[in-house]
Amino acid sequence: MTLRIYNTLTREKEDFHTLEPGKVRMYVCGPTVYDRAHIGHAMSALVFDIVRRYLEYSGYEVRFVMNFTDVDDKIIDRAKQSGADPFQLAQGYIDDYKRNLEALNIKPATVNPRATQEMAHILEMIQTLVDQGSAYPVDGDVYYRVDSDPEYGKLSGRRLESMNAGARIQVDDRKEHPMDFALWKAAKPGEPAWDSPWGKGRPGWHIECSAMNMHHLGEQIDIHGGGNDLIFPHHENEIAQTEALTHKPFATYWMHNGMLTLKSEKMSKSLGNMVLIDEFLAEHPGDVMRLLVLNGSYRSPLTYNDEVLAQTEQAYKRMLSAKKAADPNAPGLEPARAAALEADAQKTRSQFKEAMDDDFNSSASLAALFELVRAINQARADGASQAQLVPAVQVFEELTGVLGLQLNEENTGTTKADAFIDLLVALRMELRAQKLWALADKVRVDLKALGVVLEDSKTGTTWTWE
RNA sequence: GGCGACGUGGCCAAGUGGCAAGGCAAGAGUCUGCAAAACUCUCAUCAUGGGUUCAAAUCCCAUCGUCGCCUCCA
Repeated sequence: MTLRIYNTLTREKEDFHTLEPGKVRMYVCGPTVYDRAHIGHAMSALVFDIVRRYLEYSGYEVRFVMNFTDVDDKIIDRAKQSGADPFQLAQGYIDDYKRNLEALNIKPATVNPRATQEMAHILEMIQTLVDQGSAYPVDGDVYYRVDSDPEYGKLSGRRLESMNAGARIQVDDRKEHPMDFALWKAAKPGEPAWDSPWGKGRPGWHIECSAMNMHHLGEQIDIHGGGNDLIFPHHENEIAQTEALTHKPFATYWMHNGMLTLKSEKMSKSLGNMVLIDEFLAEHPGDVMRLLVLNGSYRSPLTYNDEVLAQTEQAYKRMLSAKKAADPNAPGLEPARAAALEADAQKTRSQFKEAMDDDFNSSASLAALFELVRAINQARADGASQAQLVPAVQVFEELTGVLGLQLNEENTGTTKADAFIDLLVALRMELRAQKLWALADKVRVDLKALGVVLEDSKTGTTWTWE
């Protein structure tokens, strides 16, 4: 079965074909770095990390570019307020963002270009657009001339006439058409500025992505991704600018993730209903955020609230249960039964691929994995030896790895408390041997209050940090 | 006003023409001194109203409702 991807441009799932055999050129719009990142950013980053990982698992070599917008009105405003240098401010948030991505186990991009480091490319593109009549300068600004583009609006399905009628845009008399957008903005005194043929200024928001694409990936790319709030105007404008220059289709597939919603509202900086990535990670493993994303469809809104979070925590613990070791004294399974477990694992792999090939249906792929969890736990409960579990567990780890899940037990690293906890557990064993149940239970309850969970079994007691 | 998405069990959520995945919660049971974990079993006719079809959650129409974009936004 071949991979199929839903393409915003055509509003259909299409078979995936790359421009160059075996190689994928992929660009995802990164953040404007004027503040710390919230879990809506995490969702987007996780979605495209999963796409990228699955493409790599499917045998593609992926060149993955994610930019940082590091010069923009908001950054400048923010810097003014705090008296900081805008470049240092942006750098600080870029460092924060990268740290967040790493904590979420998101693979680093092949390249992280930044608007301020691409100025020559940006200016060159604008100049060409002006020269060929696709853009015009006014008072130090340069605007893209939407009327020069008969296809303008093809991504978002908008028509210039209807948008013109909408009239919720502030009309700037200097613009030929209300929807003309800035490629270059003249600088006000004291703002960061670069020299240009039209005077000192800085690039508009959309042109930097076009320039970075062209520079790092070429005239045409396979996948362009981002949040669905970027479809219009950002991606629409990227297409307009780039295709005006190349006269070729820019990205073959446009992929857009849905918004994370809190109380049925989009989480965003302007609404102020944010949960920062750092805040989330202070309370939960990164895997929980990833599972939250995997549980739904990347194109739909993602429901976020305390209840869903608690459910995902539980689902996460269930995933971990598949990796528990067999009882060392287990009698072992009949060979036929052990073979059946391996067959289940192989079946899971094919179900997993089938699901992911269908526009990255992570929810269905998780369902297949949870069925494997049950099969493994069943086999263990029925007395499988560790050697008999291993083949199935390896498939489980392979596939959860493709999704970027780490599933590390919390207590992998040893702490100074370990020896003391071990001592208490050993003492409790003696209490139990003497049937001093009340005392044994008190040890368990009190340790639980300290975050240590004891589990008794026939062969002994294991403990984990909660 | 324009464009778009969506409405599936208590909650989250797949499925887009042929007996409704999966997770959480809940109930019953196995195991266990108890607990936890694990395992077993139980738990939906798919917003509403029409229509097409041998057959619809799945296609068409209408209604109601929710959300996103149209201004910066992942």
